[in-house]
Amino acid sequence: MLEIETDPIDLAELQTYVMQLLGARIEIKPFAKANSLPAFLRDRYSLFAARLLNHRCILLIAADGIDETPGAITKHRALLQRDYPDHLIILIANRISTHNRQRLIAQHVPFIVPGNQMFVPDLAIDLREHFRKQRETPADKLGPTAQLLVLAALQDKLAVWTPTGLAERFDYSIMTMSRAIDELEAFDLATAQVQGKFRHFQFRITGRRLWDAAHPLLRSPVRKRHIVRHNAELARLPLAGESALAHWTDL
DNA sequence: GATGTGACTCGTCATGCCAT
DNA sequence: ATGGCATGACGAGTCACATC
Repeated sequence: MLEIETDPIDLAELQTYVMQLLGARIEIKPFAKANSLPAFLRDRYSLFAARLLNHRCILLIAADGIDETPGAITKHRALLQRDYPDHLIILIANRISTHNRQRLIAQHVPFIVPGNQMFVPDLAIDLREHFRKQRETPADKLGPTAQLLVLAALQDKLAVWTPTGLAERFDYSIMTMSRAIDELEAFDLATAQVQGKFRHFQFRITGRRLWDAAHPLLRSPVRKRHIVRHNAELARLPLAGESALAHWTDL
């Protein structure tokens, strides 16, 4: 299946991308003759008429929730091409995987991924190996760095509240701290305010309420369990879990 | 078992924005 | 104009999982 995001295609972004790449404006308007097309095509795609560098084009945008294989798209495109032989028929998608990109190219299907890729042999080719990441929906758990901030806050060890200060405090990069704050905001645990060039964040809640809210979002630091034989080498490793608790506290 | 693919995590670089 | 901060884009390293 072709991975087409359900996010609507941003036609303005498409226009900007084409302008940057070709130095020419692409004029886009709804495809007036859409009603004369077979129903299964109208159901599957939004169609737009466009004009670019004196070429008449039909832009094919997959409808929400429609996942077609490159082979099916090739057939649909061939149907349109039969009726409109003088038009360039171009698939528009927000994202195309490497594998499907190769299949589309192999089948000579022109496509544009706004801001990222263009394969229209009659006009231009712009293929990059690195693709725009899909806008992440928040994961179901906090990342390690965000988790660190929660635990530090619970222990009153957060003396600074900016990405830069936190990066120095915990020996992470500023970028990593910035992303951790993004995560805490996404989970509604914290708010961040930009004051001048500083971004200050604070937890919405503290203490027990913060722990209760964050607890379901925490992940275990235990990745795997192995059974090992006790030996002298092992005795020099740091204690963990209940052993550490028994050693370092009165519990 | 080897290989390919994708997810995850974090670092680096470039750039835009803001304060001075 | 300059310097510092925040952030987007991209790359590296690692791991898990699927497939052959």
